[in-house]
Parts: sequence; C-alpha cells; structure tokens
Amino acid sequence: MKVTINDVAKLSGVSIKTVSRVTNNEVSVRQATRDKVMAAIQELNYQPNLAARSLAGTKSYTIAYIYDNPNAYYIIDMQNGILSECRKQSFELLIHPCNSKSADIIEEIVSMIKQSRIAGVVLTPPFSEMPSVAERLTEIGVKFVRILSGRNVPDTDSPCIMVNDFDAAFEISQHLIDLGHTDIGFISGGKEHKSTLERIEGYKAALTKNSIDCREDLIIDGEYSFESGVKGAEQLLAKPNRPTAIFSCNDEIAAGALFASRLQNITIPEQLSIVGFENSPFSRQTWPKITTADQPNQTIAKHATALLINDIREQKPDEICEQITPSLLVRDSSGAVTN
Amino acid sequence: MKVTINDVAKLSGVSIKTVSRVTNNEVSVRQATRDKVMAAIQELNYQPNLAARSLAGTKSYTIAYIYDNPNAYYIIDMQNGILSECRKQSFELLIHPCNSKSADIIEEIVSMIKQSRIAGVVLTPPFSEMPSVAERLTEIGVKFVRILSGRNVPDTDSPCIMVNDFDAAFEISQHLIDLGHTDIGFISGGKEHKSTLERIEGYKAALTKNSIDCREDLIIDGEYSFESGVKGAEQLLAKPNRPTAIFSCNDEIAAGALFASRLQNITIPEQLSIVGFENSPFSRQTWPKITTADQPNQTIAKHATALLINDIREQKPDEICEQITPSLLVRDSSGAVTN
DNA sequence: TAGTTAAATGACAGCGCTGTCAATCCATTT
DNA sequence: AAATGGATTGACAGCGCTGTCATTTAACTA
Repeated sequence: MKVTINDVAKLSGVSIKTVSRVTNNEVSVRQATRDKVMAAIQELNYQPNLAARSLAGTKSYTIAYIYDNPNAYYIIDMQNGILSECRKQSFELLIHPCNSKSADIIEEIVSMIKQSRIAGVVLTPPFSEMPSVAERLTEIGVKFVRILSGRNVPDTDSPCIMVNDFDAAFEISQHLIDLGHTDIGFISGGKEHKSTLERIEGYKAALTKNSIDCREDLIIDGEYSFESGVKGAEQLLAKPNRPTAIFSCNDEIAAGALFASRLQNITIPEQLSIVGFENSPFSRQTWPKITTADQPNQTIAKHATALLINDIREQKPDEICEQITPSLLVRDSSGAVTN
Repeated sequence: MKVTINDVAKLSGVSIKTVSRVTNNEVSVRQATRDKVMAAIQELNYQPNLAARSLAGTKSYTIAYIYDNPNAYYIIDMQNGILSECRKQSFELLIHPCNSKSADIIEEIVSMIKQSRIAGVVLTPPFSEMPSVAERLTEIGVKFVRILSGRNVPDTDSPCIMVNDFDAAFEISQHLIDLGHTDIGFISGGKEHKSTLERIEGYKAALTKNSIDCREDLIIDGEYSFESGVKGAEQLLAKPNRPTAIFSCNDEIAAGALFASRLQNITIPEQLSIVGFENSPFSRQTWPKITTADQPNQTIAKHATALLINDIREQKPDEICEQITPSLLVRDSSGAVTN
C-alpha cells in the first residue's frame, strides 16, 4: 500500500533520518550505508511524500516553469524534459503560463514565487533574455536556470544552458555550400530573439570561411511564422540572380518558404534547396521533409533542470553552464546545385 | 510574514478546528462564527498551506492531466484551461505525459494516481475514449471527467463534456452548401477517433438534409496530419468531376489540402473552397486563412475541471455533463461556387 | 422547569518528513 | 594504547493542518 520512510528505515536497518539523507543526496553518508538504503528503496518502491517533506523542511522542493512562447511544440518539449528530471529528483513542477508582454509581469512572477514557495525557476526565451527578470529573481533569492542562445557563457553565477545556434547555423550553411550553393538566401526570425542573431552570424561566418561574398540583399527580415516564410521566399525568388538555396531561421519559416516555392512550380530540392532549424514537427509534416538542425529541446530542458536542482541543493557542480549545439539533420529538401 | 491557521484562530477567537471548518466549507458552523472567521482570514490575507492540508487530511486536492495526444496546441490549450480552474479552486495540478499505446498504460496511470494521491483525472482523447480506463478508475475510486466527441450523454454517472462535432460539422457543411457547393470532398482523420466519425456523420447529414447525393468516392480516408491533407487533396483533385470544396477533418489536414491545391495552381477560394476544423494555429498560419469550426479548447477544459472538482467535493451539481458545439468561423478559404 | 437531543465547537493526536543537536564511529596522531 | 577530531548516524520535536471524539451550547419537548 503506502510505503513510508519508516518502512525503508526498518528494512535497511538505519534511522529514518539517514534514509532522509539518502533521498536528499546529502553528503555525509557512507557509501555502504547509502547502498543499503538505496536497495531498500528499490525493493519497496518507495517514493517520498512530497507534502510531508515540504511541510517539515524549511527548503522548498518545487520549481516553476514560466512560459509564454507561443510555440506549443517548444513548450511541450521543454515541459516534458523538465518533468522527467523533476520526477527523477523528486521535485515538484509548477506550471505557470503568463504573458511576457504584460507591464507588471515581473511582479506577477515574484508574487507567484512567494505564494507557492518556489525554490527555482526554469527560464526560456523570452524570459531568459530579460535582464530584469534575472536581477529581480537574484534579489529575492530564488534560483533560476536560463536557456539561452549564444556561444559564450555569460558573466554570471547562475546556471544556464547555452544553445550554440551559431555553430549549428554554420554547420547547416556549410552543408549547403558543400552541395555547391553560393547564393544562399536567408529568412530571419524576429531580431528581438537572440537565436535569430546567432543564426545569422553563423550563416555569415560560413560564407566568409568559404570565401563567398555575403549578398546583403539575400537576407530578409522576417519573424518566426509560416506566413513570414511565404513572404520571405516570394521576395527572394523575385530577385534577379535568385538564390539556389534558402536558409530559413526556423522550420515554420522553412515550411512557408517551401509552400511559396512550390506555388511557383519550383521543385525542391532540384531547383531550390531549403533548410530549416529546430527539427520541430513542421519539418516533418511537409513534402519533401525539411533538412534542419536538430535542437534537442527535451534534453536541453532535462539538463537545465538538473543544473537548477544542483544549484538549489547547493551542490557545487563541476560546471555551472552547459553548451549544446544542435546537429545537422539532412533530409530531402536540400540537394546539390544543378544547372 | 507567514500566516497560519493559528493566527486566524486567535484573531477570530475560535479554535483552529473551526477555522478549518470554515476554509473547507463544512456545514455545521454557525453563520455568525463563519463571518467572524472569514473577516479574520481577509484581514490577515490567510492562505491555507496546501502541503499541510494534504498531509493531515485523508482527502486529496490534486488532480492530474494525462496527455499523449501529439497535438501540442491542443495540449497547451487544455492545460491552460485546467490550470485556471485549479487556481480558482485551490487545487493542484499534476501533469502526466505518457504513451497511450504502451501495453501497461492503465497500470502506469493507476500507480501514478496512488503515488501522488490524485483525487481526480482529466481525460482527453485517446484516454477518454478507452472504456478500460474509465472502468479501472471507477474501480479504484478515483473521480474523472471525460472530454468526448458525441451528441448524446453516455450512460454514466461520471461527469463529462460532450463536444458536438456532429452539429459543428453539419454547420460547416451547410456553410459550403449555402455557397453553392454540391460536390464536397471530405478528408477524414483516423477512424479510431470518435471525432472523425462524428464529423463524417455531420457532413453526410448536411448533404442529406439538402437533398444532395453523397458521393462516397469523395470521402477519403486520412489521418490528422498535414501530409494526409496533401495526399487526400491530390486524390480528390484527380477525380473526374472533381469537388468544388473540401471539408478537411481538421486544420492540419486543411493546410495540407491547401498546399496541394496551390501546387496545382488552383486558386483558393475562387476555384476551390477548403474548410478545416478546430481553429488551431494552423488555420491562421496559411494563406489564405482557413474557414474552420472554432473549438474553444481552453473553455472546454475549464468547464471540465469545474465539473470534476464539483464531483470530488461531492457537491451534486445540476448537470453532470455539458455539451459544447464548436461554432462556424468563416475566413478566407471558402467562397461561392464560380463557373 | 427539567430533560432530551441535535448542533456547534474544541482538545488532541498524528500525517511523513526534516532540522537540530547530541551520540557514536573510526582513522588518525601521540 | 589512549587521545583527538572529523565523519556518520540517530533521537526527538514539530511543520500546519485534519480526523476523531469529547464537550459545550442551543433548541426543543413534555
């Protein structure tokens, strides 16, 4: 029926306090003792009662995930990743949808944190990119982990996951170059997103590295939407000396670009290569399927959560930040240049 | 800072037990006493400690949302709706992603429920359509609310929300008919979904009502995906005497159908009308935007949660089930027949 | 008015865990 | 071999609330 810490203590022949130490990953427990307890936990399939723990302790074992990002696929991936780490570490997850554009968003978050005794927060864009959020959270002493786009670790002592959009964009651009493309259009996401900026830089760096002139006229300002992909592609395809490949800042844009191209009876990838970014379901729902950069959101979220929980537990990890680079995923929308 | 039940008891001059009675809306408390306590609660801005309440009590105040549906937009909407009702009623929400196709899915759910002391579960398709889930939940005495597709309330005493796909499909079909269409193709979702079946029936009923022959060859078996929409539309458009309108079983299919049609240089809606279903972001991300049936998922989820919590609190509501009919949302992908 | 009963209220234990601090262990050192 | 001191471990109280059951109060009845 219900397995309590007492049962585990009895079975393993130690006090409940020691069992508690084991479940909380505290340091001063002899390895042999720890093993015994772990075995008992396994055997009984014991799960600590979270309510009791948070009642008794002064610490909180609840973390919050604040989201707003309208990209549902991204949120679900993140949420699933966070959740799996929470389960592993016996933390609770509080989901907090909110509107990042609301004027008093920061105070809303703060009051939620106080209400629910939150120990830490997982921050994804746009929240992770708002300095004021990080500041205020530090101020009230709540830990947080940020998932950010960038190449170098920011100057901070809060944990973070850096998604290396630059390198990934470089790699995917190199892929196009290797296929013989030299006129490569670029449809960007909103410039307010760090990820957009990084991807543009990676794209430019790849061109430079291969001694290809970067035609500024092939870089279209867009946003992360299907519609923007349609419009961006239309602009690019109308140009004299039109590109033989299009790097879309994400898969949704790529899907739009694909749509627009097919409307003009351009065959993909024979007459035009299109690549996306993120490996979201969009990239698999089109025909042909889109070559993209696989951004393992669920893994990223899991790691981020692990870093956050480490920090909450005040265990100084080897690394406070991790870097993850999305990897090239070649599918059917990219091919060699044909004349 | 922290206000406990003790503070309220002292301020209002009663025992903590009486305060507890008031916060839990128990019956045998004199009105005058209740008022005094309420005033104190107000003054101190007291919020009961949920952890303590669930530790001490035999009752649980946590409900779970089990999801698997690969449609991220749907899940997020549902989740947000459930969450808003939970907050209102001081319930906690446990999110439980899982795989509905796993062999021991039911036992996994049961064990999660026991582990986390869940009082009730919100069930959406496919779980809400699995009789075994409802049976097992009843067996272990856990309340649940189901969100189902259908016209008539099932024979049960568990609460549910019936989404009247039939009427909505009828209405959207009637819209096409009113525009002059008589040859209307239909691309279905997977037949394992009740929603698909209901939508087909609604479509057929509308044809019949208007004395239009139902051409079985215009009904294409598909599934809920973009790709399926592409293929379905290709099949329909290849037919002699091809349809002048396509009813797609959901927006994703509609987006695919739109894509396929544009590939063939068919203009929408002049040469072909396309309608979707659900009012998901897909229907807004295309060009032209898709006429669809607005299924207010967040509202549905909120109502479902309210019904569930009522049931948990053993308050007999007037109605145990509610019926919601998605309403026609005319956009730009449907137009009058032109010759 | 006293007696009877139902309604209202309170005293108290205890939910399962963690914090505190004292007790014990064990590898050193002397 | 005894002393030392840091590393382990355990005893016990108590977190804020609810369930149980005893007690008090109010509301009738005869």
